Amino acid sequence: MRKYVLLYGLLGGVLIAALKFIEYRFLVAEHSVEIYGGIVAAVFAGLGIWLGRKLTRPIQTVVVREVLVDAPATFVRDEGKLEALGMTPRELEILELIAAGLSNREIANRAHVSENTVKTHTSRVFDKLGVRRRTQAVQLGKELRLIP
Amino acid sequence: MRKYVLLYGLLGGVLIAALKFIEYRFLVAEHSVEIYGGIVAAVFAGLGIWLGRKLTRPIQTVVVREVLVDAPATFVRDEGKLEALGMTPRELEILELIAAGLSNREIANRAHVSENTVKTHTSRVFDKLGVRRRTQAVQLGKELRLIP
DNA sequence: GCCAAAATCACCCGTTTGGGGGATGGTCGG
DNA sequence: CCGACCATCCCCCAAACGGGTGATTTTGGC
Repeated sequence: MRKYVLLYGLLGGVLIAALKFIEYRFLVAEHSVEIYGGIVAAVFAGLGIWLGRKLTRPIQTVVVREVLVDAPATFVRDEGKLEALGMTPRELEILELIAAGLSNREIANRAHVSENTVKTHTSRVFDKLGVRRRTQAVQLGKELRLIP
Repeated sequence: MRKYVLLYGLLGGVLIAALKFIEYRFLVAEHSVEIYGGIVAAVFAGLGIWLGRKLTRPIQTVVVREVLVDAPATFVRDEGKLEALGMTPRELEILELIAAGLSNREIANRAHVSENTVKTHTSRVFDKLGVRRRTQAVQLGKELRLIP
């Protein structure tokens, strides 16, 4: 900021000096004051424009362009629906294993329970989800955000 | 910043008024040209500054903001994998219906073919996917982006 | 027009799944 | 302590599913 002001003054001085020491005498003859004033006016108007642009920081309009970015597929279980359906932890666990494509036998092995137990759980899950097949259960479970 | 410009103009006006209305004509008599030039310079500089501000078109800064958006469910089928697996259109269709939780009978009705045909298709799908159960087929199908 | 791939259908047989029922033990809150 | 809830297990039976094999018809490309 300060340097612009100094520059401004300097240029003004130079201009005045130039006017004084060069063609001053010829021009001054007839319309000296008008011409002098005109030149000064023009030069300082230009300077002012320049200064005005320099001194004022540009008016900045911030245009926010929103770019849609795929969310990192963050799975959050809908505990509310779980509650509403009365789904127990064990049942949810079995539903997940069903969704993983395991058979009742495989689920039994993995969960360290008997196949009959798994069948009981799956039956309850189907009841609570209101479905009749495991593929339906998986589909609905994902829709309801019970399982990823 | 704007208030400085206004102050500037105001002071200029006050100065001119002071020069005009008080008895400084004596001084003016001697250094008339310089003072006239100075006044003109000041006024036009002010004008220039004002003009400069007006002329400066607002700069638009584009701020790109990334907004996380729930996955827009943009499903694009992996045709490459379909090709690689030798999956036929009909088989893919049946896989989709399986994923929808339909039984073979329901699929048969919807696709207007016999249940046996559906079974044949599902068998082939299972072969090509290397799975043995429909839940596995659904799971793998989604993983491989064959179905939504 | 022929060939290959795809789609269609059928039958048999074994496995898996799903729908009933019933039973026992554990935990927790009123 | 009792009842509600959960988890566990059992049996039976029917339906659905999956594997194997074979066959016919459609369809698309050369």
